[in-house]
Amino acid sequence: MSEARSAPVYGGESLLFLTDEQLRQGIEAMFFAYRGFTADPDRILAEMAYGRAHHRAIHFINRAPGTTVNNLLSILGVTKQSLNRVLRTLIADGLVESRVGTVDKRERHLFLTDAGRALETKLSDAQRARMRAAYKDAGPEAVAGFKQVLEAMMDTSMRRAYRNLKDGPT
Amino acid sequence: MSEARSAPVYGGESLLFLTDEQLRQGIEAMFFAYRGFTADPDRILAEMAYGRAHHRAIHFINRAPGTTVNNLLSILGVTKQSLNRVLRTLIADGLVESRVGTVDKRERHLFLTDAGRALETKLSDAQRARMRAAYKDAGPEAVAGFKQVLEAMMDTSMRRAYRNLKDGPT
DNA sequence: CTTGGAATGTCAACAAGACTGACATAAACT
DNA sequence: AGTTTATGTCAGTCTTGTTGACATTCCAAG
Repeated sequence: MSEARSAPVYGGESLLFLTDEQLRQGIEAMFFAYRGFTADPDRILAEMAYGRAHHRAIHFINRAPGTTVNNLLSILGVTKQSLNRVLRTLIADGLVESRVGTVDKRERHLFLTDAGRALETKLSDAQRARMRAAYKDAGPEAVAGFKQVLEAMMDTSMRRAYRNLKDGPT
Repeated sequence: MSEARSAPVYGGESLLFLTDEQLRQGIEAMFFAYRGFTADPDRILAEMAYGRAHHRAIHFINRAPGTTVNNLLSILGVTKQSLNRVLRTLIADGLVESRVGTVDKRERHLFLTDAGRALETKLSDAQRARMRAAYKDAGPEAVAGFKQVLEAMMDTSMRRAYRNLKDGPT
């Protein structure tokens, strides 16, 4: 389990970056950074009785307009009942529109209204501002490494979802 | 707000990595990766009627044995009522010990019991295993960039807490 | 064509864990 | 002596996750 706990072995390159100490630093960095990552949108959402779940739904509906509830479900990784509650309030508040599918009437296709898009922009502007500052601070090479490690950390199914969003479905 | 949305300006180096598209990828990467990051401990915790909140408390008590409630509070960023509920169950279950301070008797110093340490090891072994795989996959330079960006993403107060844990309080 | 199962989505009820507010106690500081 | 600090507790609310039950629609096997 903890082969890296003992003295690291030197081969072609140093394995010092795999020590438990280095791993623990990464774990704590993820914890603290995620707090910062969500802080700005959270502040905006709190003013309007919404939560992080609403933000996530809005984000991914904006990314893939017309997506179905089921599709969104697999991306967000929550139960359909949980998502449904969030969607219900967003629809009631006129931020999201739900259209019955034309080919399969069981499906609902989701779209942001103008108001929904406005909120999305407000939230993602705040989140991007922090991200941009962090990117700028760290530089392009660090950013490349950042994404590489994050991608390696994902579950396989999530990595697929991530790449689909990134490159578009093949 | 979105100066990077228009065509990037080339100076000494490319600013392509600051486009909104690149930022959005980073945002989504954080989202999906954090899910993976917590997935393994979450599975273990679910078996024993504990949650992520218990994990966080156990982690930081292990990192800084003898820490006070107030100290833990500022690291975790939750209210004392919320933390107290978690600590109460951990103490009742014999995973955490709370000792009245010797110099300042108002303070409670928190320690893991043997059972607490055992659970901590189990949880962090699971989390480290995934982290190690990701590190190995991405390589040492990517890991350096990963940490750099995460650190830049933190709130100032959290960055201080993170560095204190990393290097020890100066 | 009908019927039964699968897929999709909705409603209701409950639990965890966050929050605020109010209050109690003990110890330390001024 | 009076104020501040550290901690704990009770009560109530909110978000967001869960499971269970159910309605609608589609599709395919009989």
